[in-house]
Amino acid sequence: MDREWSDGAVSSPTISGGERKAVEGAVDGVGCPGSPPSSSPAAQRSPAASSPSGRPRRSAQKRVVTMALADVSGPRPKGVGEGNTPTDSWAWRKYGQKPIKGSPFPRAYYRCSSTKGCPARKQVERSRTDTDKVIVTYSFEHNHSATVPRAQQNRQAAQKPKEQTCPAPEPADSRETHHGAAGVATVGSAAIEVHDEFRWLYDGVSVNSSTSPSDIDAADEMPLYEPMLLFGGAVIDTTAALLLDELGDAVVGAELDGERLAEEDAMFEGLGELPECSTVFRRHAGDGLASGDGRRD
DNA sequence: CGTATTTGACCAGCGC
DNA sequence: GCGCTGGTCAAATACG
Repeated sequence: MDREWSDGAVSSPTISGGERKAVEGAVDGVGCPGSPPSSSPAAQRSPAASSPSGRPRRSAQKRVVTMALADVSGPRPKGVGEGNTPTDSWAWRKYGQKPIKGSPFPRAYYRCSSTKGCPARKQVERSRTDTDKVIVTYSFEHNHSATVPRAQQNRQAAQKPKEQTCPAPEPADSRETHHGAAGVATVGSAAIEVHDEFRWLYDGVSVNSSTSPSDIDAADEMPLYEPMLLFGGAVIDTTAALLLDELGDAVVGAELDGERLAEEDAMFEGLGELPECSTVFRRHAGDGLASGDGRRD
């Protein structure tokens, strides 16, 4: 559990020692979708699982991005529940969701459905410390161009008209490309995709995507996001977080209405107490807060 | 009818 | 060596 973050290194301003084993194989190779951790005995049942990396599990390279929930906020398309379909340049398919020990919020797992075999994956989790923020962990790079999914994007748009209409067609990976990952992706901003996936985080929140998208769109030009988008894997340090916080805060105040807040509030109440340790992202520091058995159900 | 999402179970990795 | 948690897969259900 915490190991995740330990690896993700959201906390560590510098990936350096943050990623430990997870980064071991990722470190600067952050963008090496094709080079998964060699450690994959992967005796999984389906060969399909071996696609990304046989089974990267905790030893996969990850890039953690912290974003303001507001930025990622998006109207819920259908009432299927927490279903969310990230709509960035790539199509993301949710393949799982699990409650994380120590965190009141569940973590959603997404895979790139733009193209078959795309190892790109990402995890979306709401920050325990800052409920206004969401943590997106990207694993592996897309092995295809963002253009492909665009077609699918249309599909999604058609299916979920309510969706935010982020005009900004840039996938976060575009930055990832910087890592030299697959060297494919071209456009994209984590922010964009993010805000779709967080629908489940909001769960029942109606927000005007106007603001978020705008910010996100602007984010593209905003050096403000650059750090986190460029992040190599954990550079989303406090600085970025702070900026996001402010930004997100502003946005939140603008679009978040009482309903949403109330909902979130209720959610927290229902969940009980949150470890509330601002150290959550401080990897090791969070050791204690992990004690809570917030796991499964 | 097709696709996406949701939920549960299983497997593997890591820590103690 | 055992236990715990995270991650992924598979099946079922819902919606478009």
